Amino acid sequence: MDLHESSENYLEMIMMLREQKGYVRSVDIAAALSVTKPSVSHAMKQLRESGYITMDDENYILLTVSGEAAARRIYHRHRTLTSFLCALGVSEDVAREDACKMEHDLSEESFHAICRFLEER
Amino acid sequence: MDLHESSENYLEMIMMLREQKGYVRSVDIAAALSVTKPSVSHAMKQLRESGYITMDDENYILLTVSGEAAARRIYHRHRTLTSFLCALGVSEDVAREDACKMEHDLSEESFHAICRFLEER
DNA sequence: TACGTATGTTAGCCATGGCTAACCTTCATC
DNA sequence: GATGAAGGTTAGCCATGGCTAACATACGTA
Repeated sequence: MDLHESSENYLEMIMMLREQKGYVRSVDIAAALSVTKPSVSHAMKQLRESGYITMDDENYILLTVSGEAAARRIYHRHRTLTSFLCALGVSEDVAREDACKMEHDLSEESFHAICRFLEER
Repeated sequence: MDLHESSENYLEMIMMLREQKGYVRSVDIAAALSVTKPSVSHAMKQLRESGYITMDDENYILLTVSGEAAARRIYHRHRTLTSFLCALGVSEDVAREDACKMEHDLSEESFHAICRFLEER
């Protein structure tokens, strides 16, 4: 039941699109992540079967309680790591890209150390 | 010709083992990385065909010039990122583990920002 | 009504990078 | 000389996560 990197990315993007547009469809995810419709379709099927999302009659994508929790965790890491890199002098765009790669692997311990650094600075 | 994460890990480990033991065989890599002999054998074949390593008559593994450069780059990143996390208060073991994941993805820009932070601190 | 566009799905392919099973070679020891 | 251990390889399987091709469905418009 543990989430792989790509699943975490999809959940995060669902949350980001919900904030931006108020709703989320597969085609929006495909555009935002630069992947094809079948890739999204397949990923959504997995997330549905694992209980992280549901899709209503009109194929709008909704996060379940566990999906919401997982998405929030990754999104929080994403924003924190972006701020952190910016604080070190990295440009916004690069900081966002690198945060997107680090957010999945970093241990709780290192992530908390980075949070502390940001607070104390 | 660009290196994937696992290839970078193998090259890095070859350099680490050379430092530790003075020589490198496939079986040592397997033990150090906790993978099976066939996995190493397959990876070494790829690295050989891509010109990053050679193997002598007795199957000792040697880095070529390009292999040496790639290994040095990743190993340098590994040590720098480990120091960096330790400087933030992360324990040695966790710092090493996390450095091992970050070392492949991080952009040059972010890596340099981290180097600057370590120097100026 | 027929057609085109937007959205989603299924089927099937590919690369990466693990794994086990089986085999080969070399070498030391009984 | 037979046996077994150590090291390496090949063949073939699996999961992850992309891709294209083809199809289904809905909906608006000529």
